[in-house]
Amino acid sequence: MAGRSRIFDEQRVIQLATAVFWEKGYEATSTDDLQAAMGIGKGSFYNAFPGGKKEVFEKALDHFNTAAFEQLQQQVAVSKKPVFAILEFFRNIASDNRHTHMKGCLMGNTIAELSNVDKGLEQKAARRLQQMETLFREVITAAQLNGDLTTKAPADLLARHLLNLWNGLGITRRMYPTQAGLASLIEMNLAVIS
Amino acid sequence: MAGRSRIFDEQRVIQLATAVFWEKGYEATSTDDLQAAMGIGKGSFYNAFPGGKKEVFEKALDHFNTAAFEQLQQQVAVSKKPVFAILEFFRNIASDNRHTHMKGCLMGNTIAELSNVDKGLEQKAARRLQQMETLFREVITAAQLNGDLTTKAPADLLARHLLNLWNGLGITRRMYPTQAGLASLIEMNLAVIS
DNA sequence: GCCATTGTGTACTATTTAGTACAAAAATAG
DNA sequence: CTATTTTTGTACTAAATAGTACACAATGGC
Repeated sequence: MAGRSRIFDEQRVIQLATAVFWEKGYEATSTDDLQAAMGIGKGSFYNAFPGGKKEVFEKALDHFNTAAFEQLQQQVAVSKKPVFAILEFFRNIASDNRHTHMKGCLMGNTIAELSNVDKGLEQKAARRLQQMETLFREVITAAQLNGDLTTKAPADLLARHLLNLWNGLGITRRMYPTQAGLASLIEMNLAVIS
Repeated sequence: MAGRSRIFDEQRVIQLATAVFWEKGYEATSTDDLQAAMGIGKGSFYNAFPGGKKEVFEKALDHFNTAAFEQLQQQVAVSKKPVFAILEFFRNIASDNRHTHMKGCLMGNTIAELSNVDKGLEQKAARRLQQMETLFREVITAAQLNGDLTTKAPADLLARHLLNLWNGLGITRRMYPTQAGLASLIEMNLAVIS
């Protein structure tokens, strides 16, 4: 296993690429944009990612994670009342800064842009959102059993509702990228889960 | 005012172009795609639309209208209880066919794809959605006054909720493009308006 | 009918972008 | 140390795409 070793860390440059994709979308991002953001040249780029832009984007979708969502998973794992962690997760969206609002959700953006252009990429994004929905469903189910939630509506439906709230906010927050424009909207939608 | 007359109808070819943009998005659509769909050559294309793809897209956004939304406006105008027309509008979404689901909302798609790429186009799309929100708000306000709606929540907030429901469905319906996956979700969200 | 004017098709140019080729650089196993 | 392997930078090629130039076609006013 001789040979020169990589000058860059793959996970790190994927994250740098992710930032560009999240900001500009898939089609508007060129391979040159990626190489510049990653800080590597064509040689390294195609050597490490023979599939070019598409392969980098697939890895970006696969490894994508935000601090907010990691904190949610963390809280769900340790909290006595994990549903409240979900409510907090949504409430916190309203106080994100303008720049964060304007990027929306990378997975939602991908579905919006590519659903009739690249089925594979769309489905990868959809699966990530479904993982989120599954987390919601499991937590809601448990909360209904232990009495933290009193609503009788099926957990599937409530989870689907939170997914749809998330998807909607990915667009609505860009139309109204302020705390005032979003907080009461989020509160009203969380009231459905009660 | 002499000179050869147009071989095509401008409104008609804009509609043909709109179908391509709605299906593939802005960046993935080439000027050749547009010319092919519109059935005109480069000469006519750049003569009629000197701004190229961007000008065509602007006109597509400006003139965009779906049968469903036109019917909503029509019903709102003539109905004794216009709020119910809005509820119907949302309920009908669930029974759209798969192909319709998979296109989502052209305005939402545009915001998702272009919010950090072309501010002008994003804002044009946002304004169209705000027109829809305004319609919701006006109808809800009237319904609260005449007693068709009993909820005390502010009309602004309820309208914002419907906008956000619409924005969410633009993504969620592509993850679950079936009647079963959407009907109860929509019903649950309409129950907030009651 | 004639001519000024506008529209159309085609050939062409320019530019951007993706991707390849390959020689030099660097690293490690032995 | 050195032979081998892998990475890297750069120069290059190929292809897609946007846009222009312009000759010719069609139209309507006079």
